[in-house]
Amino acid sequence: MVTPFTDAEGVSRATATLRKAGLRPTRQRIALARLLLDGRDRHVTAEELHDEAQKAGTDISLATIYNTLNQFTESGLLREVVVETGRSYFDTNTDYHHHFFHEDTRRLEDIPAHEVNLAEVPQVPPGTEMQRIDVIVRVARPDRSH
Amino acid sequence: MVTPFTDAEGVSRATATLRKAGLRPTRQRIALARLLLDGRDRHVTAEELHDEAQKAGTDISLATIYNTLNQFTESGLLREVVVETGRSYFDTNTDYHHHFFHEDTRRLEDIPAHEVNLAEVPQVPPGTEMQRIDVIVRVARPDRSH
DNA sequence: AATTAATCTGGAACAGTTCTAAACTATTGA
DNA sequence: TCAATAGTTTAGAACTGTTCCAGATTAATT
Repeated sequence: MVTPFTDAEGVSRATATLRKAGLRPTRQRIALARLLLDGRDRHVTAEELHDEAQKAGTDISLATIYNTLNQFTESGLLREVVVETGRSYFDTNTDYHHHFFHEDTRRLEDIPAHEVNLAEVPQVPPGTEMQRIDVIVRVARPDRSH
Repeated sequence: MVTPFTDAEGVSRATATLRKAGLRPTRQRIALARLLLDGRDRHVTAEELHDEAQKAGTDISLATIYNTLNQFTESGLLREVVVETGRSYFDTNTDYHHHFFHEDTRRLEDIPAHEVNLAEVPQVPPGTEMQRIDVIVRVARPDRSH
């Protein structure tokens, strides 16, 4: 599935991305960058990414998965989304956008940018500045238990 | 500070509230209802409430604090707000409204209802129904580190 | 008052995440 | 090309917030 050509290309692209972000391109970071930063919009947890790396044949410790997700987030390659306590989601789409959260399946889904508009953005409390706005629309399969 | 009169009144009001919610009015639940459900809009964590109960002279185990917060939430007396992984906040205001989250102090603050308007609510994914919408405006003291 | 069912409790267990200190590796520059 | 060094990775321990458990307690019912 991965041809030598795309392989080499993937590696050098990942390497360039990491360098640009000020991160030393190590074997582990390259592998994770290639899994995550390939243009697809995804939402992963640390555990999921760990499994995925495993299946892709790359042994990376869970500690490194966490370190890397945090570093990628700090350098703006990923964005963290908080929807549940006790579990972090990382979003490969760093543009301004919002989310559906499927409460029954615990999946995140992007809301197309134009589908949410805040008519008025509130004035922030004195002495503070806005960091960002998160809109989470919680959805679930209809409850048929009545 | 707590007069016998308001005391008795507080207890009977809490008892009524609990009965209405289908919860047996125990010593612990009455104490917590009186602390939380007095009309003030507050955002508490389990630990904070535990300390507060302690200071009010009521010994309640942490397990019971958690049980009670969850039961109050299930029966609609409280609402849970998720803003950080690894820590749950409970909001005594169960009306539809949104929040500022002060990232530096980790405090929640209500946004006056009329200050946020969603111009368009997105169409939910097929097969799902909306549970609720959360808008979190993350704010912080301006960063003067440059 | 006795019975029963719900509740409370301390402590163990648990999940997700971060920390630690030793081993390893990319980079630098002689 | 190779050593020096600074950054990175790792397994496992530690940590945090929360839930679970089984026995003791308490509210409701008779």
